[in-house]
Amino acid sequence: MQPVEQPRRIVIDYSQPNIAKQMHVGHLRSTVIGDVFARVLAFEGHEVIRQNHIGDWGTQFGLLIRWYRENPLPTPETHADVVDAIAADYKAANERFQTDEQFASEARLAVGQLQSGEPEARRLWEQMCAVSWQAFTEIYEKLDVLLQPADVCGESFYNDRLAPRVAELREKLPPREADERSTGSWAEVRDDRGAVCVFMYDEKGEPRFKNPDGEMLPMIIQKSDGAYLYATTDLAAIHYRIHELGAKRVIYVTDARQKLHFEMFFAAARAAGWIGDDVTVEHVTFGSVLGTNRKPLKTRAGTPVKLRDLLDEAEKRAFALLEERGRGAERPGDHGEEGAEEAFTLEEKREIARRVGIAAVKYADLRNDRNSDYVFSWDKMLAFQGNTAPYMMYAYARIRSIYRKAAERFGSPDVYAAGVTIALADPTERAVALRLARLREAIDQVAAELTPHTLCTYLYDLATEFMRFYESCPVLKAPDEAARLSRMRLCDLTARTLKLGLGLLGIEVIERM
RNA sequence: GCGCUCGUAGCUCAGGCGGAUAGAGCACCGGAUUUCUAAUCCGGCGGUCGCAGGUUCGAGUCCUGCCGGGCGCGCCA
Repeated sequence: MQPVEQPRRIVIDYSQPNIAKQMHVGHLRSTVIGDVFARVLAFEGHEVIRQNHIGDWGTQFGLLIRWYRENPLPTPETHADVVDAIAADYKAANERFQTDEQFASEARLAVGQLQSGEPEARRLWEQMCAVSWQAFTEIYEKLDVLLQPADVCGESFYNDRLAPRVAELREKLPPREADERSTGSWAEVRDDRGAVCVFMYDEKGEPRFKNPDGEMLPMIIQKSDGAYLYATTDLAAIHYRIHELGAKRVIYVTDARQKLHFEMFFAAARAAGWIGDDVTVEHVTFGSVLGTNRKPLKTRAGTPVKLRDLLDEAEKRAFALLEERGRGAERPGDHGEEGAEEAFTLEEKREIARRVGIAAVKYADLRNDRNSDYVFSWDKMLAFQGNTAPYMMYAYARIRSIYRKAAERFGSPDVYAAGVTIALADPTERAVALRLARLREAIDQVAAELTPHTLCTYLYDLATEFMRFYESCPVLKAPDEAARLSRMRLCDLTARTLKLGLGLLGIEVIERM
């Protein structure tokens, strides 16, 4: 496939876990969806820069640093789940913060020490980051996403870029007199109730954002105590990405609840002239993962579901399904002289379960319009019918099975002859061929509209149409050699399309299942 | 209150920048296996596309209003 004619440098901000906190299903969506964009846009020939904007900065670290000055920092040797241990310590530290005035003031002091680079504070912070990052890495590897340590560019990175940006905004967006307020939408920076605020107006000169009382809602970029907020960090980040990384397209993958925040800081950045005419910025939103009770997914205890536990269970359930089916396949009647394939070894079964389980979770997250909430259901995502990962992986595995048998029977190392003319005699053959021809269209749509589910739909349609073809047109026992070669070619193209398409969704196919 | 988002078959969802009889999966009923993996396939059942107006030759799709659900709205992220 040809790369796009005009490659752009594209920054994709996704995943964004928080140091000292567990990754949960909320991070799953951002990670899985953002990864698709990274793969699809890179495939189309763009220069993709992944940015993992991790939460590694802020007042909560003051608490933890103060705490670990007199308590041991959890390590992998002492705790099975280090992140859990730190989170528990945070809770304890927070309780003490509420009751112990001296502890509280020392915690506040520690925030400043961290920012100014005091060695001890810095060391404790780095250790917390290191163990948290290790936990994230394990999940990324399990999930098979592209994110690497080098993609991390968290909140702390922007620490010394915050003050300059606030100063720049003050300079570029000075308060206006009443008679200067006529032309177009505009913004101004001024202090309000002790905080530094950006006030934004629309084309009619009306406040662009309002609070519940109908009053103007500014965006606070520096608190009355002088501290900065996430709005400030996001402003610094967008400036960095456009002006230092040279991004022409910036894509943020976060949940839909942050939409107002994004509208505000995009508007402010635009007013300041930071987003040029040749640059597009997009906030890619997504809905929540719900439990069967239609409320955001939680454990029975009411805590968020840990991503690690969720992925472990996916593998476990996939393995159980494989075992279930494995018993059926070992029926005495299933022997067969040449056709029957060997049973799976335990190791193979584990590998299949791993891939199917993870694929099922990822695919379930991608298959629906990303803006809608979806109900998390093991039964549905692991089902072999319908728009699921196992169904499509099975379609692929069936084709590969044909390939192996063909190689066996016809003794050719390459049974897919490239130059073969494809004859579309049967309606099912025609349907498959027509669908194959629309691959580029499907990929382009994801690149343009950032909708992974449209690629899912395409692949599901292809798999469905292939299954029909498979049922009604014998390949190895085709009426003549020309038909056989034609059908082999159709199989090959379908397999390669499924592998490519699923690969762009971050899903690995398997040869047998 | 304002804003965003959603409302399509009993359930879960596609389709939505206008185009012909609105499509899948599940569930339910009935079929297909001496033949390439039945983890599959085929058939049947099932929808006034939330409601009401409007634009149009033509509206599930665009506009307005209303109803219902979810989310958000100054010093958290």
